[in-house]
Formats: sequence, structure tokens, C-alpha cells
Amino acid sequence: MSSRSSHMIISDTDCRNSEKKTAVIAAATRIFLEQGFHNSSMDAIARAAGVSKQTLYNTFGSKESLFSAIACERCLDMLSALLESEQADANAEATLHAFAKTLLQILLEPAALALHRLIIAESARFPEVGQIYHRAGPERGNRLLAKYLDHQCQLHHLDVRNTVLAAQQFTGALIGSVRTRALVLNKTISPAEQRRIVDYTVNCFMRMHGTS
Amino acid sequence: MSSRSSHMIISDTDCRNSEKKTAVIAAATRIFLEQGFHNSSMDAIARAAGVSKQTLYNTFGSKESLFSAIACERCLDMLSALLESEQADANAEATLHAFAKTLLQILLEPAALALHRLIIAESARFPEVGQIYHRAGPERGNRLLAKYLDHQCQLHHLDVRNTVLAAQQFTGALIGSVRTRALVLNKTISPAEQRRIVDYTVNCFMRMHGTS
DNA sequence: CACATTATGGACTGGACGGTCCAGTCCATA
DNA sequence: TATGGACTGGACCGTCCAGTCCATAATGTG
Repeated sequence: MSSRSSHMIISDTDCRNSEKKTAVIAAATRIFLEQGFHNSSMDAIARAAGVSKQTLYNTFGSKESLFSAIACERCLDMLSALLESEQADANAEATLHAFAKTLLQILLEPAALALHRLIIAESARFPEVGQIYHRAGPERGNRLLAKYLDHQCQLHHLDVRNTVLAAQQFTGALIGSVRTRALVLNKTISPAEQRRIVDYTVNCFMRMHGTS
Repeated sequence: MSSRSSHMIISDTDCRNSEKKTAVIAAATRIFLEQGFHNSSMDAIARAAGVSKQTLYNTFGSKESLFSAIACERCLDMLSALLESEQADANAEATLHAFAKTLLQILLEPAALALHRLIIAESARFPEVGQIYHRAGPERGNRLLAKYLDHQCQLHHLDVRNTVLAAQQFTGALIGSVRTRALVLNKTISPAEQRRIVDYTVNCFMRMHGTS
């Protein structure tokens, strides 16, 4: 009904297809992230999208492929925020600090936690989604960081033997304990604690790899 | 059918109840850990336990309480292995190394990963299970480690400002990245990589807090 | 041995849900 | 005005599953 009237009001000309499709994607994303795969019914998604169930099945073929499509899209979207964080080539320590703070903030956002939970829960049923998530998330982040470390090593601002391992350990230390807590206890992490962890992690890293 | 005959053969006298109960718990634990909460049907559990469904409902009242009971039990059991690892008061570095190696090994076992996945997936539906898991697992481990760090500090073998934070960061760094990978990609982690991570983490910790 | 109590297992219920089908509507184009 | 494609809504089917019922068997008690 609301889709009908919005039809009238908005543009009209084309975009019939994509308009519905984006509505479906938005609704399904929200519902899947909130409720998980099993507790989300196709009826509920159709209702929330203001669309008939048949449209769901015309656009995406099944519940599984709808989920798969949406999960993959979310994975690719999520880390875009991080990639945009330009590292102003200041002090290496300051850069790492900024990077850590941003990363921690992003990964502890409710939406990111919900996605993480979803992927972990369903990675057995949807292995390719897990792979995409890992490539788009942890792997990409680590590659980015390792590359930066490489660069700083060439400039002799840092001294890192194995930059890949160092990057992995850096991000792991950053989020390891606190993400588990957030996931298991359904709790948010205070900014103060986030700051404490960022400080400790960067401090630790600089003692390991600083050249001063 | 098999339960019938085993009935005949074994003891008879008593323990009927508890015999069945343990069979149910064993079967349910296996199935829940393998399949998750939603994909495990009470029929399948009853069948696997060699017990009628009614018995399930007589012993545990519902699927949810069966799950809850089993998950809690698993949580409490899991870390018992770690707690038994006596720390021969050798070198602090060697002790930490042994602790890290054992912890990593335990947490990367398929059963531990499956439990972790299960808790994360269902912590919204079963908040109390999540709390128990966290208390029995991460919190307990960290408290243990923090206590050891306190002790070593008193002996001036280590120098740690905030032992709670340090312990948390130590375990987080240890398992953070590698557990995520194992969960998301459904892959095991090679002993070689485990060793590399343990070495790096302990090395890092000693540079931060060693007194030599 | 007879009787009361309780556990058991299989059949059954009620409802949710994925997926299909279809009659009819809307709308853009020709 | 006619044609065709996208969409709707809702009936409908088959399946799965948590939970219940009941007839029967096993066990304990006098």
C-alpha cells in the first residue's frame, strides 16, 4: 500500500524493479541481522519490505540465496569505512593509534557485531559467505596494515621481521578479548575501555617494533 | 531397541534413571554442538540417546531447558583441563609460554570451537548461558592469569601496572585473530602457526613487563 | 502373586514455514 | 485501445517439529 502511493509520488518513470529490490534488501538485512537466519521468515521479510512474497522469490530464488546475497553485500560494505580512513603520514605511532581506534570502534558497532555473530553462526551452512567475510574483513584489514608496516620499515621508522604476523597479532590483540565479551554478553564496551585497550596495544607494539 | 537389550545385560538393580539421563546428555551435547540449536530436533536427540521423546520431556522440561542445561555443563567442564595445568614455578617466561600453549590448544579444539560458536549464536536467546560461559571461560582464565601476574610482580620477576588489563590483552592477543579465522572459515590451525603465535605473544609480553 | 506406580515409546496434534500457483491489477509502451 | 511484463495477495501444499496423549510394559510394594 505504501509502495503504491510512493509510486505515485516518486519519479514513476522507471526503477520499478530496483526500487522494490532495494526495499527487500534493506528489510532483509535488518531482519537477518536482528533475528538470525532461522528466526527470520520469508513472510516477515516480505511484509517488512512492503512487497509480496512472490516478488521475493522472483528476485532472489530462495531464502538461502537471499541470505547469501545480503550477507556478502554486508561483508563488502562493512570495511569500506575503514579503507577510507586515510593515514596522514605523521608519526607511525600516531598513525597506528588512529588506525586502532577507528578499527575498534567500527568492529564494536552493533551492526558489525551482529554481522560477525551471523557469519559465525551460519558459516557451516554458507561456507562461501564465511570466505567472503574473511577476505573482505580480517584479511583485507591485515593486508592493509602489513603493507603500511612494510613501508614504515623501509623508512626505518619501524623494525618488523614478519609484518604479516605482526599485523595479525596487532588486530587480534586489539579486538580479541573485547569482541568476545561483547558477543557473549550482548554488552557494549565503554569508550574509556576502548581507549585503554588501544593505548595498551599500540604501546606494546611500539616496544616490540619501535626504532627510537 | 539397543537400549532394551543393554537394560537386560547391565546391572538392572538401580541407576535406570541416571543411566538414561547421562545417555541423553551425551547425545544431546554431541548433536547440539554439531548441528546447532535450530537444526537439532528432539526426535533426533531421543533417537541418538536410545530413548523415547517422552523421556526427554520427563527429564528435562523442554528443548530450551535441555539446551540450557547442557550448554552450562559444557561451559563448566571445558576449562577444567586448563585449571589442572599446574604451573611449576620455573621461569616466568617459561610458565607463560606453557600456559599460552595449553590455552591455545584447548581453545582451538573442535569441541571448544563448536561450543564457542554455539554460545555466540544463541546468547541472545539464552543470556544466562552466555553469562555462565563467560564466567567459566574468559573471566576465569583471566583471573587466574592476573593472579599469577600479581604474584610474580611481588617477587619482582615481572613489572605489570594493571594485571587485569595485561592478562586480558595477553589472552586476547593469543587467540583473537586465530579463533576468528577458525570459526569463520571452519578450518583448523596448524601447530606450527600456533607455536609462532605463542612465541610472538609471550615475547611481546616479556618486552612489556619483563624485569631483566 | 496381585496391585499401584511409574517409565516408555509410538502415534498424534497444532502450528509454523518454505515454496508454488494463480487470478487479477497496474502501468508503460505501441 | 491493446499488449505484455511486473506486482499483489492470498490460498494452498508438503514438511518439519515441539510438545502431548495413551496404551503398554517394567518396577516396586503389600
